[in-house]
Amino acid sequence: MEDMEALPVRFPSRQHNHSSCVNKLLGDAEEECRRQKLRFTEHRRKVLEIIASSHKPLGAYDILEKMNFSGRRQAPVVAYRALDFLINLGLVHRLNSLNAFVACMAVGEDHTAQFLICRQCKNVGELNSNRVSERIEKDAVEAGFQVDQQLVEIIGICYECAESG
Amino acid sequence: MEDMEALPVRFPSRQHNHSSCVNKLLGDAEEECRRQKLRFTEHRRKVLEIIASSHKPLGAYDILEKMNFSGRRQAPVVAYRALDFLINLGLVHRLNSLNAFVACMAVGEDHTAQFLICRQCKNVGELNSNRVSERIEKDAVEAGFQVDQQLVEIIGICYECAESG
DNA sequence: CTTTTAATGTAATATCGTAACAGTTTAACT
DNA sequence: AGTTAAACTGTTACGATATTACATTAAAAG
Repeated sequence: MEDMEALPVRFPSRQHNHSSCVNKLLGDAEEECRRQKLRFTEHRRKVLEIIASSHKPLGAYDILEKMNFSGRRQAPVVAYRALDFLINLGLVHRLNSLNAFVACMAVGEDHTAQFLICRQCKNVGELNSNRVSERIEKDAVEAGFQVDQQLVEIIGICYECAESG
Repeated sequence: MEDMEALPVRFPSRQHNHSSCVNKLLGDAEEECRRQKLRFTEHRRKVLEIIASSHKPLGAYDILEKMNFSGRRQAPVVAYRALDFLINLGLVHRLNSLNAFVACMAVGEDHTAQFLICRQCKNVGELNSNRVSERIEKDAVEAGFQVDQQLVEIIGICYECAESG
């Protein structure tokens, strides 16, 4: 018998307004940093803002380019340091198949991120299916493997692109 | 009720003898190339042999170093061209989280490769669970996403490393 | 107010991957 | 066999991604 609970999928629709979710994410970040006594510095805020403002994955050097707020060109390591911080906090995810980064769409919710990557519009969604993560966990354990981390990236065509041909 | 069919997991044990599986893979490659009327050239054979001789993933430049059979240092593109060919044939897989390559352990069998990557011994196994791939497919489709390709990499500790502390 | 920890600035370099194009080999077809 | 088309190779150059190392500054803890 099939488990029919709704899947917690997050795929950005085309007319989706970013600014509100950017603000939410910045708020979440501030709160989380306060809670964990971590510093939410200018670089970190800026990088999170840049990533959150795009539902398309951004490369580290794309981010770097958008960081020229003082006219100065930053060194790559500046972006990578901020990214590491945000990833550890669970606010940003890395897409290994693209060498790129996206904002988390389910901050605070306990989830193993599974990514839906549309190869046409390049938007990325999160399919956070417990059924998938539990299936992976169980089968890995059954094979004698102790799982620390699951990396799941699904390449294909999103609903809106399929509709519009 | 749980489906209890045996999982087709392939994890190389420590005392596993490579040479026989290297030979098998080279044979499979030859046969497959004959069948598809493709050329199994020296570079391609050499790269496959190098990858198959290691159950630890190898980077493109590691492979390149081992290709110096004529004393000449090959250009990177030589390795990448052979790798592309072997990947298209399904004889080699790419691990996106490591920028590295491993030999396929289930040549010819229809499978969506899921990788078990031991972060201690660095060995890589294939967990080719249809239950996992079908679960991913179903849940993605339910979320309105049309799947072309699944990339699943599972990081953790293998059975042998867990045993030996 | 000083000690210690965390973050930043900066330069250099390592690692990974591709583009472009000329030359050569192989397969296919008269 | 000789010709043509396709595939493969050699070579150079370059682009893209990521890290190391170390000196300096800012913030938090005592």
